Amino acid sequence: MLDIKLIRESPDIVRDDLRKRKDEEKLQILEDIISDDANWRRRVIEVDELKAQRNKIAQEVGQLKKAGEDASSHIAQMQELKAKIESQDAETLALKEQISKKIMLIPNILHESVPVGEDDQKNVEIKTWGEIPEFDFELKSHADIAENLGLADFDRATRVAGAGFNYLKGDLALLDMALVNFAVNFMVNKGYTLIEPPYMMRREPYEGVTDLGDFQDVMYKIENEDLYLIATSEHPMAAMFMNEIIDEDSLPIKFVGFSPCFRKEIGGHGVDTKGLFRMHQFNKVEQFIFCKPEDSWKYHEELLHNTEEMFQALGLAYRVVNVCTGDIGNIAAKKYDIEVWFPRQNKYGEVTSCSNCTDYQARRLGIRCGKHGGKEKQIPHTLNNTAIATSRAMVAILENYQNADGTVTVPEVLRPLMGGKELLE
RNA sequence: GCGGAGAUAGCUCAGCCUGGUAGGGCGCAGGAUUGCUAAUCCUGUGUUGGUAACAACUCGGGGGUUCGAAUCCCCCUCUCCGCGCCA
Repeated sequence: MLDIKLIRESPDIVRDDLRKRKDEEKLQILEDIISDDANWRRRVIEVDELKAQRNKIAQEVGQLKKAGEDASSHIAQMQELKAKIESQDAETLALKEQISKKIMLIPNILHESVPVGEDDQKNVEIKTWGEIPEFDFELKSHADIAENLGLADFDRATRVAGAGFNYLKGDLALLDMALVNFAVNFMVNKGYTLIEPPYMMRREPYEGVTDLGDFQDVMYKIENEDLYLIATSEHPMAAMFMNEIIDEDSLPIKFVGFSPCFRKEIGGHGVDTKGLFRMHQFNKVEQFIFCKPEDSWKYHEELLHNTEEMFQALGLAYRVVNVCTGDIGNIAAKKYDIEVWFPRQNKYGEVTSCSNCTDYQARRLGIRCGKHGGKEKQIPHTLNNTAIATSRAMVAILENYQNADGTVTVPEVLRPLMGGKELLE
């Protein structure tokens, strides 16, 4: 959520940003907010005036009664005022609610380095790492490799839970856990605190951390409960300090969260629908930072660097893209995706996503920071980046490390975490 | 699930019985005074609107009673303690 004061005092900053996004609809919403807000402020002044009168009369009644005098004319006046206040108050409140709803729809202000473009085709490659592997045999898809080795059972999972779920078996389940342990150990060694968050959240904190459209398209709702399954551990980590003031001496707070992630993934189907690439449930290790506003761009690079190191250790070729205006979404001010090389699709594909949300998430959540007991408060910045989402990392490993005989070599760094196993066979 | 106790500003606690301007302490900020790692005193301390004066709002949330509700009544949420159940 943007600061209403920014919209009030510097509407052109917001307008220019929405023009960069080429978002006519949101531009119109912005103009509505500006006029609604002016309107609201006018009405607040009026109704406050009436309330001041009411409060004054109520006090006089008290004094009259204390003195044993008649207060009936005051009381009659009061009744009249009360009715007026009630109707005007209702209007003002409705207007305020409208503004709040609309302001949630206005996206974060973009960093100046975000490239302009309509969709992910216009993301800008800023770095590549590693050699793209070459193969002298016909490549199999990761789903075929896994099924042929008896390490995944998509068909039975579909029968039991529907498409988008799977049974990982044996060594592949072991690989999944090895990836989790690898990422967790790596991040803990960097000084990040491991968090196992709740896997469900209430609506109110959830509204603070995500795009409202996600309630429709992404999140699973628990029936008859005010609870949603988390789509990523980013969400419960971000909401952890909702409505709190964080002591600025404790910043930065660096977390590494681990959880399964649950997503409806409505409409998201492409090549290789079958398999692990796009699942309703997958495991993910996630990095999260709360920091002082002036430090967030430094930590944005740190988070990216952490993930790069992990993919380098796994020996997977990747590139980093600076995500463009059409693909960045509402919350982040800037976002890097790491895309790993997927040999069978013969292209890079997204495996991690590194966002600086600046104060946008924290403002919605009512998180502030300041000196302990002090008066001056700021809104901290929040950042997140995937460490490893195991489903996509497994796709990359199965396809990049596949051998002609259908076996898969285990990346060296994972072997100690799999009892020394060198080959999936 | 049952019973009890709670939720008041960054923290902590009073006020509730008996309705009439939201208080103390700690912390923090500013100031005064004395001058030496400090003490003492004064002022301020949440949100919103307003250039400001000032005003409105705020006692977990929502209703109700009342001229007037932190206070009385009803509903809900959450926390703590005990009991029950339980991996």
